[in-house]
Amino acid sequence: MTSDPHFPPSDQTSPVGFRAHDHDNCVETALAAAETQCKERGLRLTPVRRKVLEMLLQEHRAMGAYAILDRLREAGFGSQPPVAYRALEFLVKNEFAHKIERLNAFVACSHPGAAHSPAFMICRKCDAVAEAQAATAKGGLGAAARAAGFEIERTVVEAEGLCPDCTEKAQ
Amino acid sequence: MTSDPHFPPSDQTSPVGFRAHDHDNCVETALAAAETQCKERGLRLTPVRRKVLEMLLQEHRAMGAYAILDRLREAGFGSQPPVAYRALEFLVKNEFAHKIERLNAFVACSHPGAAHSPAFMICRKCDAVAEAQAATAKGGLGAAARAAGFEIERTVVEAEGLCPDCTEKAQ
DNA sequence: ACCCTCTGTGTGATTTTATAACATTGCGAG
DNA sequence: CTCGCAATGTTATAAAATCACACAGAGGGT
Repeated sequence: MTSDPHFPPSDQTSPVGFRAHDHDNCVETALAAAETQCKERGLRLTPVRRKVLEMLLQEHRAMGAYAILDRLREAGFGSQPPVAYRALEFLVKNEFAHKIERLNAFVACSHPGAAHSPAFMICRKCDAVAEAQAATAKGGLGAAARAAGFEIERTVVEAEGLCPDCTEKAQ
Repeated sequence: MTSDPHFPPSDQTSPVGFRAHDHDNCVETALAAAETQCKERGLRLTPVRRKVLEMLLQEHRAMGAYAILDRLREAGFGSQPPVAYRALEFLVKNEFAHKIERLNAFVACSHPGAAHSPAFMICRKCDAVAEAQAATAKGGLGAAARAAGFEIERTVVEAEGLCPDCTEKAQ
């Protein structure tokens, strides 16, 4: 599969996130990066884990655990939920992927390796997901937390709305 | 029930959020406010809906739909999931309550009536939840969205960590 | 008063998401 | 080699959410 129907292969250079780009390239690059990272950090990117990451990268949108599981089965891996959930747990824990709480679904990380406190933009129409950096400790939340004496350890920041493509199409 | 074990009845005046406060008073006030609001907006705060809101206010922490359902059953209401989910849907839609995506659970709104784009602080130890205003369109996310041409319609902002009480106890 | 409609409630069944528990495999350290 | 440990496979089950359909009750129009 070279081009994804949802991301017409028009402009190759695009801002991180929405709009088309060279998937094959982006998938390969990211997989290679993940492999390097794992070596460095003493992690094992086993076949199942690698396959799941590849699927998420290929898809470039949020996938549910059971969609992943279906594909794993097709690829000859174990077909019971824990297989998918365990691979996802590994990928999420090590920040090769993220869970989108709002969708109970998962996406590949767009900034592998980079310092992490991700924020997501989720298109409610086409389910595309773009990742940005969350200026987490800034804004009202950080201030409120400090005022209340709350110690933030982790943040979930997800914006739901319309991606550029769907906004255009709606007009 | 006058005081909740998790919120020792120490100081009555406290910043919005964590720490103890007069629950009975806060519940009654909020219920009355909800009733007024509903009248104004032509909404029907039916017995089930009122009961669910009361439970959420009483609890002052995130409750799962099935915990709510159990209590509804005890109170003589219908005992099948849709009963709870429908009441919650009404409360969430009209912003008398919010869903905490991270927990698949619900809390009463702390700022009923106020303009809404809530952010939450969730204690991972005692499950207490405090609500703040999310400066949603500011910070990195708003900027990233504008840059990407993404139209934000709604945001989920949830910080997970330790509340003041649990931080103290941990030391 | 009557009927009509519309919203809300009650119930059973099912789907979707996630985890528990335990057996088995296979790699690496000693 | 073999012990220990991490990863995988599988069965079963739990938890969260929705579908579909029947019924009840409020309120409006006549």
